[in-house]
Amino acid sequence: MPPKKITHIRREEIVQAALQVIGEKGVHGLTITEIAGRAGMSDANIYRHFKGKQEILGALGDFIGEAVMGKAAGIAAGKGTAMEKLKVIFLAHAALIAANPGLPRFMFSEEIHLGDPHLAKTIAGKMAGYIETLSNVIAAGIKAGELRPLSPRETAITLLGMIQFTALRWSITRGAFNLDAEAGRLWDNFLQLTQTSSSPMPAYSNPMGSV
Amino acid sequence: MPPKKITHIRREEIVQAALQVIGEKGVHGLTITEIAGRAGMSDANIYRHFKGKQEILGALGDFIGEAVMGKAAGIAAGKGTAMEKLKVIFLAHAALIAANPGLPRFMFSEEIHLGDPHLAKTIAGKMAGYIETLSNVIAAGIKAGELRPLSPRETAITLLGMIQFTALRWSITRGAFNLDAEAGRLWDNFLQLTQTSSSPMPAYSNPMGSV
DNA sequence: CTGTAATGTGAATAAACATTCACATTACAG
DNA sequence: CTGTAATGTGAATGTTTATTCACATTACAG
Repeated sequence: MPPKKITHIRREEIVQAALQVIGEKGVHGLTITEIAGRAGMSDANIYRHFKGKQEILGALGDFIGEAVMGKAAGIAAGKGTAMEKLKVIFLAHAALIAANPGLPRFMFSEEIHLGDPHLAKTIAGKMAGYIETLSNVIAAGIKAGELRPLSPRETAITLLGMIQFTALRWSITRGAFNLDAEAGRLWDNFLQLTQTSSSPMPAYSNPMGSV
Repeated sequence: MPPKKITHIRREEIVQAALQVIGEKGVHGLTITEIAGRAGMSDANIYRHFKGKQEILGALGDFIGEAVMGKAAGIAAGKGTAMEKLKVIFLAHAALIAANPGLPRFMFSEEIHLGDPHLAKTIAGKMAGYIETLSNVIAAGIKAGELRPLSPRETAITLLGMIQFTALRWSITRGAFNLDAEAGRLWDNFLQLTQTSSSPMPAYSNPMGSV
């Protein structure tokens, strides 16, 4: 009865539907029925386009890796000072998460970490690539005198940890605070941390009780 | 046939068994059968001591919160400079995770975040308390001139993010690197970040390829 | 037109799992 | 001693879920 679509299109629709479902119900709530409903097709039809649930997760991992890493790599390769690039990458990452709650859920999920060793290795690889991209920007910034002499790799991890932990708190509180604003505060403080000499210091308040 | 134990003891055994199971198979692999086997009792007997799986998770949340938070609060209230306290808290936290892989798995788990709103709120509260404990130590350190003028709350989040992100990478790579050593490197770099004036700078190498 | 490969569906199938039940056995208060 | 409440168990029960099957329908090459 319903019109047909070629599998290339269907695969994209299914992956996007899966990302949405994860954003709302988590990887745990990602059932075939849920995906099929969101993508507007029957459960059985999912299997025309994917071998099984694991393959959907694999495709989703590739998509997310590309979305996050691709954006960062593009910024890193572009124009600007090292600190400018870092800031843009940092805030863009936060914005991407704010727009796609499924993203951190997927990254944190142990169904991913433990469920499929191959997928886990893929994601770990993408993470390592991300760390290296940031490390290179930081190293360049140090050489240019924009940052004090730090360990690029550990500083990159520090930066990613800020995002990751914030995403975790944002996820567990179900979006109880503004992620972009929080990222802005963290970045401002990071600036204070890395500054090579004394510079204008913004006044800090504590706009959030806790959490 | 088997000897009996009072429920107070049984509850502890069950919670510890659950923590071990999570460390090996994740929250996803935490089944009643698995817990019962580990604790050396029948499935049905679990229900003599807990109303259900959710209650076990709740008790585990309390236990973990107490273990992590309690240790940090104790150190914070003790003797020493602010930076010394921060270092001990930081490294102790890493060591605790290294000894109990189930700990980060539990904290990251969305079965927890999304499964039981009450438990999620409890954990978010403990996290907020942890952030505040660290913030107070940092604020004291700033006042004492041990750190530069930073935002205590954002700096605390930065510190926790370092641990959290490292635990995540450690978890996804299934313990492919030495967590304590990595924590040591991150702490050294954090020292460089927060130092109020120039001080002896350790030589950095990169002992890990990536990840 | 025509047949055939791709796409689509509702109805099984089978496995995993939390929970309950009916029935022992232990510990201990009196 | 004795009975009773707490602790223990193997065997159901019912639900959720991924996956498969037999059977349409569409699109399109020839």
